Amino acid sequence: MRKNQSAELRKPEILESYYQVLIEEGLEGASIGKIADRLNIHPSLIIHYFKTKERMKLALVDLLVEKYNAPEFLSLAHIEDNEERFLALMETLFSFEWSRTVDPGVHFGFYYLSFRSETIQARFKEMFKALRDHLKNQMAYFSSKGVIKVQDPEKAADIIITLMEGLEFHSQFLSTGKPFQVFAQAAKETAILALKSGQL
Amino acid sequence: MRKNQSAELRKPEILESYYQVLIEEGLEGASIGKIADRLNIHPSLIIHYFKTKERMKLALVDLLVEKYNAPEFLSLAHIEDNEERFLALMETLFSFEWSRTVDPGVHFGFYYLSFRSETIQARFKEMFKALRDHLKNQMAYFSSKGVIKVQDPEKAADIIITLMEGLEFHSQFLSTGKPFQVFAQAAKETAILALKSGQL
DNA sequence: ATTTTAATTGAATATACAGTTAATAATTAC
DNA sequence: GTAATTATTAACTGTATATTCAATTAAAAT
Repeated sequence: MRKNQSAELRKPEILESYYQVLIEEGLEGASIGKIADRLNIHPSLIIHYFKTKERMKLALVDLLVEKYNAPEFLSLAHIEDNEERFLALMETLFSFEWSRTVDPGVHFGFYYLSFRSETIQARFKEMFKALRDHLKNQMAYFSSKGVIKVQDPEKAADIIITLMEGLEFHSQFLSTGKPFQVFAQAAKETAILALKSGQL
Repeated sequence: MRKNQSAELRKPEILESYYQVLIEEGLEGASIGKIADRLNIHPSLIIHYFKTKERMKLALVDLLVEKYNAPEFLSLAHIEDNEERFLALMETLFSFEWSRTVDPGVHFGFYYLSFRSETIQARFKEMFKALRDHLKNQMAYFSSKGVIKVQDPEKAADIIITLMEGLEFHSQFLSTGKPFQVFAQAAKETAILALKSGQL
């Protein structure tokens, strides 16, 4: 009836509701109806804004990718000492906060969808590429300063991300009550070891 | 009409069909109807055997877990030299064949479901526990023989699995056309480095 | 003040889906 | 050879789903 919100407000509102329903009910449970209920709006309104559910899904992926890619976490320029800054970077990459930028269940769900949706897969590949490129540069720099020893900065970046994502996996399937940090520490140390070993 | 198959034959047949449909159409697309079509049987027959779709899902998880846990891959007892056997084990764990025991898309799908199904999560936790325990024993042994140097065999096993699963992830989101083996090699070498470093 | 645009709802549609119940035919057990 | 069992289908139900279309109301533009 009323017209009290604008598209620029409604669309993110809907995506946020979608995200919340996804956390609670998963991909199977996240129907347009439920997303609408949570906002006390009519389901048609969601279609009005996004045309199809598929497009809304992509919009949410984009939003989450953006969230993940915004590296406010990674601005460590204030730390002058190279060794210290390197360690701070590693600390951040294997931190709980970083790993929970986006709900892991939701992230995992979209990763899963990427197996059958080229569009979604492309989004995530881009996202990881951005992270990889950033780490690649950092590793090249730290190596040039003698903090670490790598010949192939890309491979080094890949190993870091592999350990990061493996850690995510570990916390879902191998954790035995111990806090996240315990094993995160081991993963981080392995990364540092590899970076300093000269093997990469 | 006819009664030409027995339960012991039909049930695995149905699960195999479910698995194939999952590969092609994903969790959302794997309806009882499609699974039945592929076998030219009536959908009701599937319900007759499994009562509910949920139970059929669990039965498939069990089957895949079994498949993954059957370690015919890991029987390396014929290799006498410890160092050689250790390297062969590492080679196997990071091999393409091992990583494709079960279709990665399907595996990922069930991993995803485990975020909202305690039953499924329990199955996978058990599965990884079995692998971890096996690796733990192996690492303790190899360490006692001086092939590697670890004080905490469990942590060592965890790092191996973390790198293995991270590799899976890498091949889905970070690979750039290069064959699986290229980066698998780097992951494997990192694992060996960590195991021999004395850090774990 | 009037027209145009956009937010919002209501009702309706078509479809796909899991599951039920009853019937039929073949196999097994006795 | 008859009875019990079980594999199989047929017909059906109920529900949840995304999406459409038309109507209404408020705001923006003129």
